[in-house]
Amino acid sequence: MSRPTMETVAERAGVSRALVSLVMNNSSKVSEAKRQAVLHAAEQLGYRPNLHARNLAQARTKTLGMIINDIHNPFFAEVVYGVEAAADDYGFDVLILNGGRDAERERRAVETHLQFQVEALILVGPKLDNDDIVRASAVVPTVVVASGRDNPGADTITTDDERGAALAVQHLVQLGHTDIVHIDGAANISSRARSHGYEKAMRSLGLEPRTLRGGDDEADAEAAIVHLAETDSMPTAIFAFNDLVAAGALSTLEAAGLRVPDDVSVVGYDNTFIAELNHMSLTTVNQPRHQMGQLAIRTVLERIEDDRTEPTHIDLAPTLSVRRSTAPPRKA
Amino acid sequence: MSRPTMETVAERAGVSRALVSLVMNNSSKVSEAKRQAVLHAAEQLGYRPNLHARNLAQARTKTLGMIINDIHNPFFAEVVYGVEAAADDYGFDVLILNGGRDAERERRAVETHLQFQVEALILVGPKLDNDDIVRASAVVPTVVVASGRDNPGADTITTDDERGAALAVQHLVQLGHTDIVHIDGAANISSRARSHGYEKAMRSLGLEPRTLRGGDDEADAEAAIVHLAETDSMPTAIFAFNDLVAAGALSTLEAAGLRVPDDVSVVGYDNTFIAELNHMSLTTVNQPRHQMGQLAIRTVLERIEDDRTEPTHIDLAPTLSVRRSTAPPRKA
DNA sequence: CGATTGCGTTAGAGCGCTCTAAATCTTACG
DNA sequence: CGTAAGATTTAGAGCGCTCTAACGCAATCG
Repeated sequence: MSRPTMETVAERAGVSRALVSLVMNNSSKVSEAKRQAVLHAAEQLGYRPNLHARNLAQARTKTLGMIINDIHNPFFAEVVYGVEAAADDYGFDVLILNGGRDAERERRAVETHLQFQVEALILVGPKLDNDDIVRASAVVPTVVVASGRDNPGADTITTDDERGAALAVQHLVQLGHTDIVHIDGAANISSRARSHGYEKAMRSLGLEPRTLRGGDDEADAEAAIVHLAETDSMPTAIFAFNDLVAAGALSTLEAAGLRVPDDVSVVGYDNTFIAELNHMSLTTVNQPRHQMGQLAIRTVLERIEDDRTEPTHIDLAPTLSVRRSTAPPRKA
Repeated sequence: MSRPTMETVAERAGVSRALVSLVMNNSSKVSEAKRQAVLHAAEQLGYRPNLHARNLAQARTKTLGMIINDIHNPFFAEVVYGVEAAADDYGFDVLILNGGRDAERERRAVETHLQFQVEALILVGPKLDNDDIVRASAVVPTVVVASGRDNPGADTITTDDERGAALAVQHLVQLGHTDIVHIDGAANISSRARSHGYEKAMRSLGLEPRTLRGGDDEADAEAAIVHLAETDSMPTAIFAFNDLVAAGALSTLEAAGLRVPDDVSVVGYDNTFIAELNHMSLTTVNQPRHQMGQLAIRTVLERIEDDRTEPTHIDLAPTLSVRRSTAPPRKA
């Protein structure tokens, strides 16, 4: 009834348990004859090694724990692919747990991972506060991906949000815009850096920044746009905190009878799935998410294998994906 | 250096290892004094039970393995939330592995899960063929979510695609449409049922079905729409295989100078994230994804706990989410 | 031809935990 | 005060695997 063990296979193949173990880990010092016998017996019995037993005996798991802020969000999915690809190269399994946009759930997920004896923790856009992160990284190497670099407790992989904002501004200015409004991310973690980058870039180009309070979804954009329309202070271009806010801007502008990009240009941030849709076709700031995932693994493995101890903070350069939501301003 | 074990905690608290075990499983037959002593010692040492050891000793893991077709796809995310919520209720952990839209990767993921001794497998939209699924379910209870019901080997949770298609047709007909074209899903798993439902519904309403070959992304829609435009046979309404195809239809129609819904109404399928975006605002067929996830867990637990043995096939009723991409046809 | 080498194989301890059966300690009662 | 019943606690085996040390055996060598 219950699953076959090494013992069972050994008996069947007429060898010792240890020999079966060697075969399973394809050791080179096993005669071809016995190897075949063992493999054959294993096959017949449908034998499958018990990872728990192995992990216990080896005192290591070759497993990494990843926690994703929100499995809904396609932004993170790309990071996951990067992580998986790199982990695969190094022969590690990656266990994924969903944070569900909730710090408490993330905390439980960390706990679960630790109990599973993962060798490192990869936190993608965590909601956790710095204390929690420091606590986790005291137990196991921990890297934070895409979540500001104010997490001194752990290694971090980020992109330079200030620079990303500057890219957006420069693009719009090159097209000829001078009246550019920013709808910010309110309390969101990267909001500060993006607003700051926007303001700095504007000033350095001799333009007056104008920042409105936004948020992280469509409704947040709506309020801001309605305000601009009502106060008759519509700019020729809008730089939104992220793609979803940009999408909200698109539909609200349209509802107000304004055309994008003819009347108003719109730039998003993150280059998510929605920016790519032809019907949206958003110009947006791109973060090298796949690469971020790969670097996360590499960073964490340096700690495991080469036992590095000084913290690493990698800050990558974003790029701009130009699409059809931006164009030169209508001539005055 | 290495992590504290039960032995360590026991020593520190001046009790036996067994007693620590009882406390950790909060058994009722432990005196309050000792319980406190143990908890305190554990706290101080930063003790964390080793799940591998526990699983090995208990010969069960209270862990379920889930494989998601593609972590990019927000359609599946909702199912994940349903699964997690239900699993949580029953005290099971859920390990997620990403299939990456690739049968081979899924096969490896199944293997990994089995080696982790998961007590059941939840396959969400698997690419695996029926043989693989049968093979897996011979080892461990397996449920397939959202992937046609031609998987006799395992339990399945699906929605009735034929009925969903009929809902779309009925809605359009009620609005007054009679010329309704379907862009199908080509080789996609649910394509057959949806097309069939469309055709049946059309005929039963005395209308002539017209099905074009599509696919599962924006580009696939484009070809079909261009064909309709070129042959001057543009209908007043289009029912697309899924939301992404509908999105492609939207942008291609627009590029052809046609307005949605004024000139052409568009209906999607799946009620994904993109259908909800204000700028798209797609009328679409909704599958109760959260509920599907919950039912998956319940189904699988019935096998584990109540050892049910006859296969279950649950087929849920879809609903229609009406948004702004559909309207009565322009009067002729 | 006995000693040495090296390859292939195996015995057996141990990983950290649970669980059963037995030991110990209390408390209650005649 | 002795003892049975009940409440706590513990010893020790065992979960399936890896790993070290040692073993048997054939080939090699002086």
